Amino acid sequence: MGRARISDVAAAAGVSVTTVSLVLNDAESRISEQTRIRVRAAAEAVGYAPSAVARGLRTQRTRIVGLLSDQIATTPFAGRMLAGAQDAAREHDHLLLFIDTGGDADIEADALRALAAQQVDGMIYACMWHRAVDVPAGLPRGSVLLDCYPEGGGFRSVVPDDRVGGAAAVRELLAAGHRRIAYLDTDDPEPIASRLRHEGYLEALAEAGIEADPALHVTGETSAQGGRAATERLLDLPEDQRPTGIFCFNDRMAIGVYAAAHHRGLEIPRDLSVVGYDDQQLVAAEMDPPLTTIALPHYEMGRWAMEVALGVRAEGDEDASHRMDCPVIRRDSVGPPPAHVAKQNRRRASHTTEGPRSAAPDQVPDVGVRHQE
Amino acid sequence: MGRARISDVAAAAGVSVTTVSLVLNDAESRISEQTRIRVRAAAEAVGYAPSAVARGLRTQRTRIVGLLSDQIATTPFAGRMLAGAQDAAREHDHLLLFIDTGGDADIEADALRALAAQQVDGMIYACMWHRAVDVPAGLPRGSVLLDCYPEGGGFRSVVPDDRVGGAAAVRELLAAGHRRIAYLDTDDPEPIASRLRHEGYLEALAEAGIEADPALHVTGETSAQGGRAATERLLDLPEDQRPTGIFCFNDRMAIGVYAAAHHRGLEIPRDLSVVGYDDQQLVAAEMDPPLTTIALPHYEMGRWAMEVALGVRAEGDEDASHRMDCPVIRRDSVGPPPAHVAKQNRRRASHTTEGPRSAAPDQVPDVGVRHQE
DNA sequence: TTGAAAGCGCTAACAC
DNA sequence: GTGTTAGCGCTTTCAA
Repeated sequence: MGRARISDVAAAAGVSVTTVSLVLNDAESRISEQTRIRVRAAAEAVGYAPSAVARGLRTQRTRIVGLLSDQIATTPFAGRMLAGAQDAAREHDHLLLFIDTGGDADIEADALRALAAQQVDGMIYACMWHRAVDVPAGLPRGSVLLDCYPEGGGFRSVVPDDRVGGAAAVRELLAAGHRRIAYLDTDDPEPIASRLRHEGYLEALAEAGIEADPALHVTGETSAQGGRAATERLLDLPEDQRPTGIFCFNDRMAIGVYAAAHHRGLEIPRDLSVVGYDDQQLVAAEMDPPLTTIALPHYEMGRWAMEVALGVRAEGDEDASHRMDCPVIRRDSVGPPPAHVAKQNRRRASHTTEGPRSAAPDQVPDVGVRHQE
Repeated sequence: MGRARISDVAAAAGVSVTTVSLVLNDAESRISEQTRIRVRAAAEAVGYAPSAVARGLRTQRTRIVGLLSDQIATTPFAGRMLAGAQDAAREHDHLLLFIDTGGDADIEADALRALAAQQVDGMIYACMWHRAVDVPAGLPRGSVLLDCYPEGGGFRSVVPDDRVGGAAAVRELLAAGHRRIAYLDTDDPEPIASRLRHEGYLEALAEAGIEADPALHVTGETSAQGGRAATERLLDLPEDQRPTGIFCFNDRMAIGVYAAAHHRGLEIPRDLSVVGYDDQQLVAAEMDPPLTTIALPHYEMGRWAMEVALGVRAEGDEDASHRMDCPVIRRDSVGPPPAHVAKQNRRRASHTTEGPRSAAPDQVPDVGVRHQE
């Protein structure tokens, strides 16, 4: 039957296309109610749906925003960013044109051209993980960066507040009474997140009046294996220098901490407390015991980026990164330090002896068996 | 400065817009080489990029395909589908309009309308996991279904070949010498995948002349906990009925198998072999030992769907689902059954002291430490 | 309160 | 070989 055009509706309603347009766009109220009803009925009858293409050409606004990503699509976190951006777009009647460039500069340039050709109303440049980027030439001004920030400034951007997140992780351990807290860091020099979380770690320690022990800052490959190896080194330390709590760069490394601990017959959190980072779905909650960790606000960052791109969220400062909270997800991998350690530390720690673990208001119901013993 | 239009290029080159259009679209070769060069230079000079909107209106082809998904974006597998679809689209100069409906029927209907209004050249309807769907009214004919198939037929679709995948998993165990093989199934009745993998399991056993023991088909919640609980039941079986190999509905449940095994002091794969399903990224490879599993061909399915939607892959039959191979990912969780079991099925004996690993041709270099002990 | 008509930027049939 | 021109389907100014 072919698409119905506005002229078909006009003919069916016995009015002009102007009237149809006015009615259907709810513009000016100058059209009589009677006519409006007739027009709407006609539109319904002929199954009319306005062509976004024609409208886009006429108005020079497409109600489409482009989302460019460097292999965002292949990480388990990407989905949440996309979902956040997508939801915000939908709420404001916009569509999302998604292009993953796989990090290839040529593809990226082509994608930028294609998006410009589509006359998108806005553009989001997203990264897989928090980092500084050299914004590609051709990224229209007014674009917003997601999970990365522009090396030279000039664009609005949103990133997780890794420093505060790192501090929160460490405070979680401090609150449980730990004094000797290690930071199990990635050995990859690139992630800005690594540096920021470390800053947070130092900050939280300082706040608690604890001097950071360089021996407790260890690094390893960003994987379970890497986490395990680094943990071995930590556990090889003389007993009085050994950490009672470990803050890990991410959940994968925390998996390695669990492994190393079990290997030595240590139980979590009885003998060792651990806090991860990322709240990796289908992983952190399934560990045994479920891992206390810091969540990356991917969904919220996606929303933020879209809202700013759409202009529905005022964000005056073009040059500052918006830092977004990383919430603590309390599960069961943090408890008080072992009693003998607490004593040995001359009871400087002021933890309660009351509960087996720190206050965990939003703790998930726990059947007590998880994937490790 | 505003966008350059085709007339600007024409003026700059001193030719008509027709000529510009012809040259830039590489249409007919009737334009002289000299003119072509002049036009291209002019286009370059004024920074001309044709408006896809205007072109779309004129040609009634947008070179955009819509991808509608039910919360595809929030699973760790979704990214690979998206990446496959996206890559195929890019290779054929198409863009991808992505909408995640979160499974909400109203949003879905709106999305369908929006995509139609955009005059997309094709549409893909994607699911998070392999299932049968009631295709929403309004899904244009010619659309293709991804990771699901239409309840009533009428659309092309691509799904993983879970039956063959299940059989492959079991054959992996059979090849290592196992005879008593359990299927650790999900207790969720919906997934068609569960049924198909079970069929594959039965098929592989039959092929090997083994009669399936109903006691070895156990179910549990689709999680590490569920896998662990179900495994306990399996290990509680009298020794001569106990499985030496377990095929799991998915990797998460396999995590539970590891946990239950360790709880009883069993070592994988020395005392128990296990095969998972999904090849969940950042999980399967990080287990200790790394998990042998069956991969879901998400990327390939995404590509296939896009290629069919674009018509670059002929797929005559509108009513048959295309089943796509699920490759075996060999890692280290499969070995021969314990010697005493192989020799004699009813012998209470201590484990072999050596515990040789199975031949694992493409085994990853293994430092021997993973996240469990 | 309604309608006529001028484009938005492009492609392509047709004319030269 | 190259140019003129008529739309694609819509919004919106201006006139009635």
